[in-house]
Amino acid sequence: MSDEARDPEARLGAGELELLEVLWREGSVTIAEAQAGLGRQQGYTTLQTRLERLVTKGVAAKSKTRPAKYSAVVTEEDVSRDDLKVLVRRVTRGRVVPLIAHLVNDRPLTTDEVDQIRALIAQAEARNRRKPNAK
Amino acid sequence: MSDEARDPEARLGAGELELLEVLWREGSVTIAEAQAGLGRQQGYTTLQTRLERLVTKGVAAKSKTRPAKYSAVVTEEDVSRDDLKVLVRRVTRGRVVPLIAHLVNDRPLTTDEVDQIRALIAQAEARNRRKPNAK
DNA sequence: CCCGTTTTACGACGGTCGTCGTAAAACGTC
DNA sequence: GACGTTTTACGACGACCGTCGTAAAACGGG
Repeated sequence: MSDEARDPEARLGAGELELLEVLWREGSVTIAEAQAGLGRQQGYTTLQTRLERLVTKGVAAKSKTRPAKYSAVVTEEDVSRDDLKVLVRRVTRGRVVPLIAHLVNDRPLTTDEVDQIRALIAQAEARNRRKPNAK
Repeated sequence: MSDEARDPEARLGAGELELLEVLWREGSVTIAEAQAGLGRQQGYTTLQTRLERLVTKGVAAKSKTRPAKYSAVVTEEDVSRDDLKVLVRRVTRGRVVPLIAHLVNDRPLTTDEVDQIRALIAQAEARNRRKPNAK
C-alpha cells in the first residue's frame, strides 16, 4: 500500500504546470532564476505568489536558505502519468491505439523513431507471451 | 474565409471538457438529459449555466426548439489534437517515442492492439519511403 | 551604524468556473 | 382562462489563479 498518496496532488491548472516545468528543468531556482527560466516576462512578485501557491499545494518545496530556492516535489512522471490517464480515458475511452495512431500520423517519424517503436512493441509482445492473459 | 475555426477554441477547463463529453456521447441534449447523462448529480440550473457558457465560448450550440437542445460545435478530434500537442510538447519536449513507451508499458496490450500498432508503424514507414525526408 | 538593494510578507483585483436561488415566461390541461 | 409544471432568464457567491503594489525586513558595502 505504498503507491497511493495521491491526495496532495490536487488539480493543477495549465499555468501551474508551466511553472512546474521550470522547476523540473532547472532543478532548484530562486524567484529571479524562475523569472529568467520562464519563457515570457513576468513580474517578480507574480512569480513569488505563484511559487508560493505551488508550495501550499504541496507540489513544490521552499528552502530556508537566504535567497529561498524552490524545487518540485512531484516528478514529471507523476504528473504525466495522471495527465495521460485522463487523456486516454477521455479522448479514446481507454483505447490506446487511436491515440498512437494520432501520434504517428500527425507528423513524419524518423527511421530511428520507427525502430524504437518497433522495439517497444516487441517488448510488449514478449511480456504477453510470458504471461498469456491476452484478454 | 472558410477556416476561421481555430481562434474561438479558447482554453477549456477540465470541467468543461467533462460536459462536452456528454454532448459528444449523446449528440444533442436538453438540460434534463445532460443532467442524466452526466455521471454525478448536479443542479438543473447549474447545468443550464455551464451549457450556456459553452455556447458563449463558441464550443456548443443551442437550438431554438422549445426545450432547447445543446450540441457540440467542436469535435472530439479538434480538442484531442490540441490537448495531445500540448501534452507531447510539455511532457516529452516534442519527442513522441517516450510517450508511446509510456502508453504501451503502462498496461498490457492485447494481441490485436499489438497488430494494429505494427500496421500503423508500417504505414508511417511507407510514407517515409515515398518521400524520403527522413530527417 | 547608515544606506541602497534584494528578498520576503501580505493583500488586493479581476476573470473564470462550478454552484445555486429566484423569479419570470411559456406550456399543457382542465 | 386559471393553474400547476416545465423551461428560461438573470444574478449572485465563493474558490481558484494570474497579475501586481506596497512595504517591511534582511543583507552587504562603506
